[in-house]
Amino acid sequence: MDRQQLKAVPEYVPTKANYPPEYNRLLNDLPDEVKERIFPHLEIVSLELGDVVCEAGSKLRYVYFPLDSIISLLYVMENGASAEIAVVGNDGMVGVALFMGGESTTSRAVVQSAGVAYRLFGQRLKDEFNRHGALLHLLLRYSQVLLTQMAQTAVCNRHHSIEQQLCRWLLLSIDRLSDERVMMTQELIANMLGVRREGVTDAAGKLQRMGIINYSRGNIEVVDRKLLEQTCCECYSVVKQESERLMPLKTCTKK
Amino acid sequence: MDRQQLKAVPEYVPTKANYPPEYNRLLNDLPDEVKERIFPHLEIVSLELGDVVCEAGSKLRYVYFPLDSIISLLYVMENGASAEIAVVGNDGMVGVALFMGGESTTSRAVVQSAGVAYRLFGQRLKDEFNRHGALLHLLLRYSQVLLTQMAQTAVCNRHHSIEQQLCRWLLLSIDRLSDERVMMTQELIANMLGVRREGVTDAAGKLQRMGIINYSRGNIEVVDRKLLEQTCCECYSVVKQESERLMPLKTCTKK
DNA sequence: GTCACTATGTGCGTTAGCGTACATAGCATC
DNA sequence: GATGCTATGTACGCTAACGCACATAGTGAC
Repeated sequence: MDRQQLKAVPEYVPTKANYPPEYNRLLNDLPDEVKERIFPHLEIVSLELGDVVCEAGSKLRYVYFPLDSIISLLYVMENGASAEIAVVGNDGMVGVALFMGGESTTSRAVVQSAGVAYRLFGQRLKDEFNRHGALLHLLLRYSQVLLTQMAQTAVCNRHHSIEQQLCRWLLLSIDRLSDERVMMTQELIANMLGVRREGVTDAAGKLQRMGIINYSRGNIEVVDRKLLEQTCCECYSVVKQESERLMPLKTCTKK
Repeated sequence: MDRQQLKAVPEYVPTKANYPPEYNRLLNDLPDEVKERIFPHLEIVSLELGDVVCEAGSKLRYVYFPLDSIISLLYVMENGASAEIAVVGNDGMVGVALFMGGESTTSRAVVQSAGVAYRLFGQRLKDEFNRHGALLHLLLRYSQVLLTQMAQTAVCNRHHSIEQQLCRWLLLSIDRLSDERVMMTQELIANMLGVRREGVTDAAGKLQRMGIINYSRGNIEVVDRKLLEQTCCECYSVVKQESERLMPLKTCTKK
């Protein structure tokens, strides 16, 4: 797609020092012993908007742990139409199919928001998983979060308006970003939601008039998050609560 | 719901003799050693249409392995509207949340087609799972099948017509039944699909005029399966192929 | 056979979202 | 400051599905 537009200046190279792996929830929640085995093999990568981290049906070489990047799991139909199935940010991991045994998925993993992620060679993850320790249990719980998110996406697609779904999408996004600003054109949002671009324009216009967001040319800022949540369907909070139940914040987690 | 209508004569009590556990794919695929540990604790149960095997949010006591019954995973919204998330027949199990660590799900498990199933006390399953042997790998693969099915449901809900979705639903059902006959009113199908009953009437009428199905008062017979598959969207075959990839039939499986 | 009930058929008007086409407006380049 | 590109706005007809209201037709109970 249009991935080059953001490549821009190679500002500065992210390092484990300024982007500690623990900024990812899963990596953070691992016991020290596991961290010691895994962290040396983590490779930091800069993901650009539109990068395809893994193509549908192709074998996963790496698993990805986003930090400030967001990766969408997208299903692309035979006729080219698409729909977002789930979103992965610093709360999760791309590549659960690896330890589930499938090695690949029917969905594509696309970078929805540029940023930094750690990646780990697939076999390393499997090795650690096969120790049947903390990582296994953590990833299983995360899998259930993913399952819940997908289920709710199905429900939302069935019953809710574009406006409500846009609200959900915005909330999912800003939850995974450091600020309230989403860099994304309406065209791309439409691709994610699997609707027309004009539909997104309408819905976004309405949210803007309601004073919930401000946007201009691919830059959406949420100005009234509370109102955004009220305008959203229940799907957002259902998934959020279930996620918190399944993966409660560690008490002394680093902010 | 209207579960009593089928209770009828308690014909004859199903036994492990006339309903061998191996008729369930997952149970069948276990190595003998595991079977020996698990099978003695399997309890055969007759499930009636509408039985709620597990309520959303409540702790799973048992996991269920359907034989000729079908169980739907259904999400029920705050306003009462619902949508089917996935279907489980003799190809699977209800209760993956148990070993994933969540103990409960946001969706309800409802019997969509009356029949026999085996159930296993949750702790027994967890104990065997925690041996980290064949069962673990089998269930993980099955979880990915479930994940795929949910993802495809989301896509289908977004992009396909009621008619196409009805086709998918019928195919999913007869694949899990011994004959080509589905006992289900249009009203209940509408609940599963999350659409109006009239919408199902329209679609079913069209399929009938096309010579694909015959139906009368809660009894749908598929007479031209090939045409049904052609009329269906890609969603059915995508999931089917992926299931077969993830869980290939054992070579010497009993028919 | 009558009755009551449930399942299905049908016919409105309404709406959300689609497909298409085109108009504007912001932004970068030269 | 003209040009060209991309993002957004808007309008129009169309269709699928909705909500509602009611008509018909099987089916079992008596």
